[in-house]
Amino acid sequence: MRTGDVAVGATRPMGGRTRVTIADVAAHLGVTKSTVSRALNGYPDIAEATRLRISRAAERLGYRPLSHAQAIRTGRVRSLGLVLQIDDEDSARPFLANFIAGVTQAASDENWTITIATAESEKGVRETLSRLVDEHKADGFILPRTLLRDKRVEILRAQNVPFIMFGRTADPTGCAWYDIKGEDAMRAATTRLASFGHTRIAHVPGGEEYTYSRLRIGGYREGLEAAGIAFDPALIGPPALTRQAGDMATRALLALPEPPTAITFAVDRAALGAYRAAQALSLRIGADVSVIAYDGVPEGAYADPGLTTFAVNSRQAGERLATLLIKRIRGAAPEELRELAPATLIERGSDRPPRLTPAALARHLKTQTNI
Amino acid sequence: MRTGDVAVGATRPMGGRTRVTIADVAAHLGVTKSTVSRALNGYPDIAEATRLRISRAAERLGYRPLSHAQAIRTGRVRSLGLVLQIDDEDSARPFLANFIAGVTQAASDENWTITIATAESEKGVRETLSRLVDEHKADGFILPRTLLRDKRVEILRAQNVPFIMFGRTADPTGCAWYDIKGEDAMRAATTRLASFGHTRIAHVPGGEEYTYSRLRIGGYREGLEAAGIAFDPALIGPPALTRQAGDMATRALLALPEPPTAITFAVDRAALGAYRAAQALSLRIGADVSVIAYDGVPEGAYADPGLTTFAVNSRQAGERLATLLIKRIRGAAPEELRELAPATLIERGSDRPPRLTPAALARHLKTQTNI
DNA sequence: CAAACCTCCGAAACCGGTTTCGGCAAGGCT
DNA sequence: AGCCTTGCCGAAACCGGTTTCGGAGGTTTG
Repeated sequence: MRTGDVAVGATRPMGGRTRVTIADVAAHLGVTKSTVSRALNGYPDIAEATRLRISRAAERLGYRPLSHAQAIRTGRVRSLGLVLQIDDEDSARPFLANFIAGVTQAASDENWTITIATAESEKGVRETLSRLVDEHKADGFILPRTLLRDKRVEILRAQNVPFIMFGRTADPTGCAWYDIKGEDAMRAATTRLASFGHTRIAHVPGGEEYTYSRLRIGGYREGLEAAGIAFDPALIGPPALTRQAGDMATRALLALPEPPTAITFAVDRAALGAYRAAQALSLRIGADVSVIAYDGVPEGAYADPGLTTFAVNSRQAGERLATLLIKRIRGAAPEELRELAPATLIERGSDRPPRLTPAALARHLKTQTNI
Repeated sequence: MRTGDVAVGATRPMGGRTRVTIADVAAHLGVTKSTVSRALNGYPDIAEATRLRISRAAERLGYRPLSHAQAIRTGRVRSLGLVLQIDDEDSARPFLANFIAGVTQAASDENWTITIATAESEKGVRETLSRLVDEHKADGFILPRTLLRDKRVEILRAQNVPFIMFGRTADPTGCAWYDIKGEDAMRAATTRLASFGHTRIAHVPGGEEYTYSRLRIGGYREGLEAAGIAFDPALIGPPALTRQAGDMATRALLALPEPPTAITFAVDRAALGAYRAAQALSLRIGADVSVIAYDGVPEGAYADPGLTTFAVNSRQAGERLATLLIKRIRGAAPEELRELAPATLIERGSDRPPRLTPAALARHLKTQTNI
C-alpha cells in the first residue's frame, strides 16, 4: 500500500492512515525496536545521546504507543475503574459530574483514562466489578460510597487488585482511602446551633450501612458534649436519605413531648424534606426550627430560606482519589495513602437562634395538628 | 510454578492467581490455540461438536479473553469513548447520571465498556478527543451537545473514526445521530398555551451555537402559525442557558410595550430564572405569566408552582446512542443510524390561562416598577 | 477407482509492544 | 600487555490473543 492510500467507507476498522509503530521509529533511525522501547521508557542502559535522538524522532513522527499493546506485556492498561450504583432516581446525581471531572482530570494528567460502568443494585455492582476485574479493564478501582463491611473490598482483595475507597471502612487493613471529615462537620454544626441558644438539638442520620453515618452521629454527640448538653437518644431520628424520609423524620422528632428546636441532618436531601414538614405544620425553617445539613447539593441554595450546609468538594475528592489510586497501583503502601479533607460550611438562612422554647414549640404544634 | 502458588503482597502487578489463558484451554483439551480462538469466535470451519466441547471447557475453566490482547490484532478494544465538557458549575449535571447509566447499560449488554474523559473548554475537548483517538482508547465516540458546525466531527471524520452525535448537525453527511424532537415539543408548548387563551407568547432560545436552539425556535414558530398568531420578532428573547440569564430575559420581555402573558423556554434552567424575575416583579407564575420549558431537570418539580416542561429521557438516549454506535463500529451505514425520540410533557402548575390581558399586565407592571 | 471437493483442524506467522540475554567495544586496573 | 569491568545496544523470546495457510482425512463425482 502506498502512503496516502486511505481506506474508504468502513473498510478499515479505524484510523484512516496507517499508524506509526515502534518499528517505524526504529527503522527510521536504524536501531532496533528494543532500543526505542527502552529509550522511551527510561531504561538506564541507553546512552543519553541515543535517548534524545530517539525521543525526538518519535515526537516528530507522531509516534504514540498503544496502551493495550503495552498492556499485553506489562499487565497495565493505564486505566482506572469506576463502578457506579445508579439506583433510585436521584441518588448520585449532583455529586457525579464534578466528581468525574476531578477523577478524569487527575488521570489524564498522568495520561491514564477512566473506565466507567454502572449497575442498579449492590449485587449488580459486584458483578460488573468482577467482570471488569476478570477482563482486566482497569488496573485499579475507585470505590465510592463505602459501606461498613464492603463486599467489593473482599472481591478486590481476593484478586489482589489495587483499589481506593471514597470513605473509610470498618476493617481498614490494606485499604487506601480518601474521606471527608463528616464527623467534624457534624460536631461543628451542633456546637454552632448550641451557640445560637438551642438546647434541644436532634440528629437525623443517613443510611445505617454506610460508614459515614456512624461517624457523623459521633460528631453530633461530641458537639453536644462540648456544649454541655446531655445526649438524649430520643433526639436521634430515623435514618433518612431522601426528601420523603426526611419529611417523616422531621415530623417524628417534632411530635416528641419535648421537641427539638434544631435538627442536624447527615444528608442535604433529607434536610430538604424538613422544609416540607415545616410547611405542613405551619412552621418556619430558620425561626421555629433550625436546620444544618451536609453535602452541598445545589437545591439547597434554592430552598427558602437557603439551607445551611457543610459542602464537600467532590471535584477535589475525585482528583485526590485518582492520584492516590495511581500511586497505589505503582506500588505505594495503602497505609500511606489515606487522606481526610474538611467539609466547608456554607451559611445560608436555615440556622438561627430559636424563636420558641421547646415547650412553647410543643404547645404551638398542638394547636396546629388536631389529633 | 505449581498451581496454588499465589503472589504475595504487590509482587505480581495484579490478579492474584495466574490468569487462565487461551493456551491453558487449548492444552487442557489437547487442541491448539487457533482452534480455541476460532471456536469461541464463531468461525465456520469448526465442527459443532468441537465448538461445544471448547466453549464448555472455557466456561468451566473460567477463561476470559483479555480485550486488549485481542485488540492488538483485531484493532478493536471493545470500548466506547465519551468526552464530556464540564465547564460552568452545573451545565451537564442532572443529565449526566442517567445518561451514563444508559450508555453503560447498553454497552455492557454487548460486553463493551465506556472510556470517559472530561475537559473544561471546547478546545480542551478536542484535544482530549484527539489524544484518545491517537492512542485508540475507544473504537468510536459519542458526541454530546452537538453544535451546528462541530469541529469534533471534523477530527473524527479525518481519522475515519466511527462516531454518533447526540443531536443533529448542519452538515449531516456521514453522520449517525440520536436526537429528541425538541421542535415538536416547542410547537406543542406553543399551541397548548394558545389553547389556554394566550395571544402574546414569547420564546427564550438556548445557545445560538447549538443545533437544537434553531430547531426549537422553528417549532415555536410553527406553533404560532398553527394557532393563527402572527409571529412577532420582539417576542424572541435573548438566548439564555442559566437561571441568571433566564431572569434577565424574562425582565426584558416583560418590559415590552405589549408584554407576553406566556413564555416558552428552550431550557429549564433559564425558565427557573423566570420565577425569580416574577417574584421581583410581584408576578405569579402560572397566573400572571405562564411558562413552559424543556429538559425535565428535577429542580423544576420543586419550584412553586411546579414547572411544566417537556422532559427528555436521557437514560434512554444513552442506551440508544450506545447501541447505535456499536452498530456503526460494526460497519452499519451512518444513514441507517439516525433516530428521533419525542420529549414527554410533564404538566405541573406553571402554565394556565392568562389572568390578565397583555395590556393589563403592562399596566400592572408599571405600578410595580417605579422607573 | 481416481480425481475433485469438502470439512475440520494444526502449524506458524502476526499484531505492537516489552524484557531478557548476551556480546562487542571502550576504558580501568594490575 | 592482559584481564576484568562497564556502557550500550542488537537479537530473540515473550505477552495473549487472531488469522492465514495448508494439509489430512472423508465424501462426492465422473
